[in-house]
Amino acid sequence: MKSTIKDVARLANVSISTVSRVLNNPEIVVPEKREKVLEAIQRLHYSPNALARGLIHKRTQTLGVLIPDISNLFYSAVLRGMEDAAHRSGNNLIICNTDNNRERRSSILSVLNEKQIDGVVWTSEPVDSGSYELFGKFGFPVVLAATHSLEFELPSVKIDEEQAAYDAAEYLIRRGHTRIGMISGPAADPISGHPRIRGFLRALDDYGIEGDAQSNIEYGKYHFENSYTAMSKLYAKLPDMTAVFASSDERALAAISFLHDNRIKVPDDISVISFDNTRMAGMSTPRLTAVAQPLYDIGYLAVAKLIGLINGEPPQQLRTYVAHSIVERDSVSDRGAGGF
Amino acid sequence: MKSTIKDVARLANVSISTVSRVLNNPEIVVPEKREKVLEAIQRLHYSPNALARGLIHKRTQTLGVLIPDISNLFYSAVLRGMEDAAHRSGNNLIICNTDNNRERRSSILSVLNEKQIDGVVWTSEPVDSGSYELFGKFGFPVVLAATHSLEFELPSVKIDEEQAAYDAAEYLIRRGHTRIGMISGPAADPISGHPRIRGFLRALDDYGIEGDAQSNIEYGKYHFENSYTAMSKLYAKLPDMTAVFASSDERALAAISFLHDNRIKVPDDISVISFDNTRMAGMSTPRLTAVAQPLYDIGYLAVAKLIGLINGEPPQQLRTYVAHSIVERDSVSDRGAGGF
DNA sequence: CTGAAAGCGCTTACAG
DNA sequence: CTGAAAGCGCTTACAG
Repeated sequence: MKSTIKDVARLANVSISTVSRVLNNPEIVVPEKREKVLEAIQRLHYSPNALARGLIHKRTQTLGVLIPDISNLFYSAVLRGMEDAAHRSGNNLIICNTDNNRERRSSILSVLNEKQIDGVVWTSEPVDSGSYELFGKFGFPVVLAATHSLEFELPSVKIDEEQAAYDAAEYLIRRGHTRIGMISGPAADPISGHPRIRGFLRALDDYGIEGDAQSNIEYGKYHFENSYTAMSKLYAKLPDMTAVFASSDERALAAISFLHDNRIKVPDDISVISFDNTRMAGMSTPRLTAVAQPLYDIGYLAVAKLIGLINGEPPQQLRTYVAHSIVERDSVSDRGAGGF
Repeated sequence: MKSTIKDVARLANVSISTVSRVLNNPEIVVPEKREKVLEAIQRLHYSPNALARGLIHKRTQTLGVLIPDISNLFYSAVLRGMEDAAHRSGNNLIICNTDNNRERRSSILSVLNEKQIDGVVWTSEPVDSGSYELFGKFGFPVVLAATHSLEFELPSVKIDEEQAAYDAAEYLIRRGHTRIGMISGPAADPISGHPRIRGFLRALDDYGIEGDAQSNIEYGKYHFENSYTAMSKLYAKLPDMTAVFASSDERALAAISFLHDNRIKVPDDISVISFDNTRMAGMSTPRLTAVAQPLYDIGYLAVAKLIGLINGEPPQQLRTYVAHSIVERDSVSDRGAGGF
């Protein structure tokens, strides 16, 4: 039913080699035949089978992406950048959710390998050694997006988490806040956990503000509910705080919800600075002042880098750190800057 | 470098047919040889090439999905359901953003066709006749998710938009509201536009409340900014309204932002009911009371349906309408029910 | 410039 | 039960 190169050859009265040539190297075949072939292609609605091509070229123009959960705004923003970069270079993306599950990840890698994808972008998760071994075994290039690995020599693109967290805290301090709490992800998380905690604490320290992981920080998993609880605990142990650094937009929204439910005004009573700057940050009440990660760019650059590797271009730099920034909106108030 | 079935055959001292059999039909080969083959497979890290297989079987276990913009919470929630359904049945998804662009859509369909995908799920956009022709030309099955077509005989899964909008309005009315505005998407939109407007107006009418498209509705494109403006216009022309029906979460958040910026309290002064119930709905301040679309299920069911078609199962029903519901949270207040 | 042939990595009748 | 052969739909040297 689907017509093949043979059908076209027959109809145009040429060999399949010639058909192949007008497809890949038109200028090399005489105009007369070329026309006939083109016509036959039209008539038969012929389009080449990418599987057959892939088999020969050992290239599928398809990339695999592993991502914890697409239904999350953070990841889907990164993904959008990947998609655009892929589309621009004639590639497609097979997207797989990992749910942060080790086994699922390795089974995904195997399937992607069987499908002969040209490379993989590994998003937002630390690389376990099992997966790293698979990379070697399968032999496709891998780029890390919104994560990196110090243990393995893997190209990556992300922001400098610690500095970004530092900047968030400093932003608050410069606006006169000295009692500052933090809602963090799990301390064990090598991306959104301890680097941000370290940055936060370092800022307090640099500005001579007393505070430590024990008394200034509460931990919540990623989700809203956990963070709401974390905020309530934080408020209980730091009742006189005037500002909170929430290490994700979702945590910031949870913090605001808690404060609102307890008739504490944001930012009048307590300021909140967020992290990530997903689209939600501009849609909340009040709008979130946030450390912005260039989510789209991270995704875009990661696949651009991957495609470079696939094309055998010499790698520019192994670990790329992109710039973050602070987007000022309405969730932080000025305390009458305390002399800094 | 990647080992092939030949390498395995050589190492195990059997023919490639036998290797193929232990892969696909192990019980048919004698244990002794089977073991040798299995061992060789291990040693060589062999895994079959899905392209070669696909070429023969005319099946790639890969589905294409067209979606306007993955970085949107609505779509990404639907996508998550698709992903899970695909994964469960051993399929992968190639995801392509259309940006609601006709040309991009047809170029995507062509590429997917060349890659021999087994079917396509078309998400959330009306089907133009050009695309419909392509479906026929390419000959793969298509299922529509979160959209449908009355013009073409295409399987689909979505909610009943009109009834859902009706229910939203009725919900407000039953709580004593009689001056109700609506923030709608473009009236021309066959999914999120006129069906919801019609449902809204029909409810007003059924309950004997005066109102019409002219004076009770403002239109904004999907995005936050437009809707904020729409809300300001709506408020200007309907200053005594006590409730708003926003036809998406993003519109509801925009409405709330506008109201907040103008010191109008939600829900005390004006209630807001939303539509969609994406994850944001539970994270805002106040939390959104919303008509919930079963986003995940829509995606899940759409690919389940597609896989059924691919497997040649008799189609159950062409157009599936899934149930919506109303999730009560904090953005609607009771007006002391007006006798209904 | 063009065709016949070999080959990409598999599966599947067909003999035996 | 198993191997040789044909074939899936292409591309690419190799002759001519």
